[in-house]
Amino acid sequence: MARVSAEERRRQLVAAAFRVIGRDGFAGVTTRRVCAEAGAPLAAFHYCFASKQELLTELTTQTMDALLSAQHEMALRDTVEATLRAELRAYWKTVEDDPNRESVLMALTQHALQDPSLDGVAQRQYKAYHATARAALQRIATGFGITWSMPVEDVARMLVVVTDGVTLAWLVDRDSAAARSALDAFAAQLATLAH
Amino acid sequence: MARVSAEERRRQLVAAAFRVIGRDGFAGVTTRRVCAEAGAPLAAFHYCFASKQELLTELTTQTMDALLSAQHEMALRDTVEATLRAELRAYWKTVEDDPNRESVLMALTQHALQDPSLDGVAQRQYKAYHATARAALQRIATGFGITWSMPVEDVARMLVVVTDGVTLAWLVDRDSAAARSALDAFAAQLATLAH
DNA sequence: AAGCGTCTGGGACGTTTGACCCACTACGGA
DNA sequence: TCCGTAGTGGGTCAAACGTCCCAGACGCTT
Repeated sequence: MARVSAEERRRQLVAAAFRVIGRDGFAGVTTRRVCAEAGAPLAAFHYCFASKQELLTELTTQTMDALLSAQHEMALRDTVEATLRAELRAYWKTVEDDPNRESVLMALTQHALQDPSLDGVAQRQYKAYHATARAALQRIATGFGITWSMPVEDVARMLVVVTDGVTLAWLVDRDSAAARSALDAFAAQLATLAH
Repeated sequence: MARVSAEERRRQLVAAAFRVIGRDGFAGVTTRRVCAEAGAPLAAFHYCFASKQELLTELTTQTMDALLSAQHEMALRDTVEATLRAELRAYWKTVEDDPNRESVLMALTQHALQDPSLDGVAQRQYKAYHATARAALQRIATGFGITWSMPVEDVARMLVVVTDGVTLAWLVDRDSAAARSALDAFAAQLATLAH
């Protein structure tokens, strides 16, 4: 078997765990299965990670970092509505590009809510979501010289609610057309909050 | 220990499993823990259920039946917006009355998406959600003599997206005030779809 | 009061899990 | 070319798991 650096092994194991979660769910993540998926010897696991928990934590932070660094430059369109719609469609593109990631993220949130050793992870995750949404809304406000008719935190929460809700529904019924039209409709609705 | 009929034991074990899921998550459901929670001897488990899977299936169907039979009578208010707001607030009351149930329902959905032996369960769950929302919207339409500016299925989906999204966010940050104001805001927004 | 089917109590089984250990080997810097 | 470190291989461990078993205790019927 090829010898691989510990750092590279960590990456391989995290990537393998990600795939396992997508396939078998969070409960299916065992040290043996992850190692098999990664093509790594079982001993590599506790050589690279102090515990399974550490792998899970690393996976969470990596996934969230990837999520946040995937922030694209938001282009202002002709109108607030067009910009919001473009924003939501851009989000949706990331979902369709890698449906598995959302599946894992949802499982991650669910699991973080239940596992005391991951306490605060889900909270940080949503704080990041809200902060991202707030930043986007503020850029829209200054770009178009408008103000939101509600506190920007509240509009941000609505934005997150919409993306989350649409994603969750889609994970169940996989109706992409319905998801897209729902996002467009919400874009039009939220745009009416701009004055 | 009190002697209990097998039928009553089944009920006790299902109820106990429900509590365990709320506390420890789906992965925390073990035969021993459920029996301990129910105050039942371990032997009662396989005396009442052929397998753990049978308990899980029974729990799922029972929970969904309870959900659907809990449909309340919708009262029409002065305006479409007031009615929608009252509807959403009524939903929210059920969440705050028993936060654990939503926690379990969310875990159930998540688990049903991953466990092949529960295939179709999540889909049925969401079909029921959408049907309920559609029925409510149609009653509003006839009651106020209005039509929705989008297909009622699409508005129904938006309604489900909103309740789901708000609930999910609340399960994470437990910010009841934010949840309520988001629901009110969405009620106002969705009311603008009535013509 | 006797008999019988229902339920309990405690133990036991084989498997899987996370974690650990240590002799061994490959690789890269001296 | 040698040597020390980094990584491997295979095995072991205790705990927890689902499932099963069976002697015995209970309570209803007759």
